[in-house]
Amino acid sequence: MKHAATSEAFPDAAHDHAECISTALAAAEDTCRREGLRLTPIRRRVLELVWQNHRPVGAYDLLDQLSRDGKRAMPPTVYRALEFLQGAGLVHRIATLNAFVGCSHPDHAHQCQFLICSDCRTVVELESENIGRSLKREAAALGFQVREQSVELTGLCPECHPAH
Amino acid sequence: MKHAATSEAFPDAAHDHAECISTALAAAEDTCRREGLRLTPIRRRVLELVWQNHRPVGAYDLLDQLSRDGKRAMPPTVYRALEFLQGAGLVHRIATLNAFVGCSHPDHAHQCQFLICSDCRTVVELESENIGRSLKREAAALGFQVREQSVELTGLCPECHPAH
DNA sequence: CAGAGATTGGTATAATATAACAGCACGTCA
DNA sequence: TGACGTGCTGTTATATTATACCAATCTCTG
Repeated sequence: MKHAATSEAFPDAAHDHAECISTALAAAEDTCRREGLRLTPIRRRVLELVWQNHRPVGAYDLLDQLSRDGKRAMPPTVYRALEFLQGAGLVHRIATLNAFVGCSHPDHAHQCQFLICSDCRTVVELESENIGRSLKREAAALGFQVREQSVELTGLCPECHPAH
Repeated sequence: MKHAATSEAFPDAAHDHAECISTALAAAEDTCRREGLRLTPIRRRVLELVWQNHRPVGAYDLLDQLSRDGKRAMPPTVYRALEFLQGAGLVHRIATLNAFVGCSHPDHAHQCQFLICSDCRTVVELESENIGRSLKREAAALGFQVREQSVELTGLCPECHPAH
């Protein structure tokens, strides 16, 4: 049994992958149309693969998966696609894992924080204004002007920790 | 002219390097003696180099600097030393830079946050209980139990931003 | 259609990190 | 004393992640 609070943030293992992939892709199409960005076939495919994995996935894993489509892909292909997707706010890079995840809130610009389960590797994207503000405030107190934040919390998700 | 608040956190370019290195090394000796850890010559030397740079420094830069001592060092040598130093809380790894900095508060265990100037590459280590608590609280609200935090804020330090 | 700019393909290589095994130093315990 | 265990170092090799660079192609716009 799980709290109501967790059921939204941490996806059920049995949730409908196919649907969340197609939702993400549809959202991406929208975003790109709105912003005048080109979601080309490769970029779309990479985004699809990122969501298919539904956990942080390395560039070279994506590369392997891309290559299974038929034609062998090279590293720059996937890195370029990822760079575009990050720029468009459709994908985030997890620095502590050298890996990428689909953005859960692609519809608007935001600074976010990640909860990374070290057991099942699930990642949840938090979007706490509160944390963002605290960080900026503490930095500003030292005269530091924040441009980017990378906040990655590693630990155990509700499904994986002993209390469960 | 600079605020009082910044003078402690962000080291003056003209501050006495030699002293801050020797202070750090003395603190490291203490810590290791207290914890029963062995600060061997290599480990001590790597720590010294980290402090000499006094900004985040890559493992391969350290390797080059080590090699200038006479005998050519190999990657595992420096990575092992860094691993030890991290374990001992004497050095932190900056995930967004794949680089290492000396820990400013090696005398006690702590979770910390980094302010990274994208212009001059200076890094300041914040140790905000406040932020640590907020992060844990927000995570706990989703049933997530935090074990490690990586908080890295990139932006402009007081010396480098336009307002200065 | 011509030209500019964006996108892709491909080669090569850079930069970061670890696996695996051999040898040595040092303490300890029979 | 000496045999063993443990931890540290040396060394080779390789894995993993990421980018520089140039050529070819596509797409949009005027």
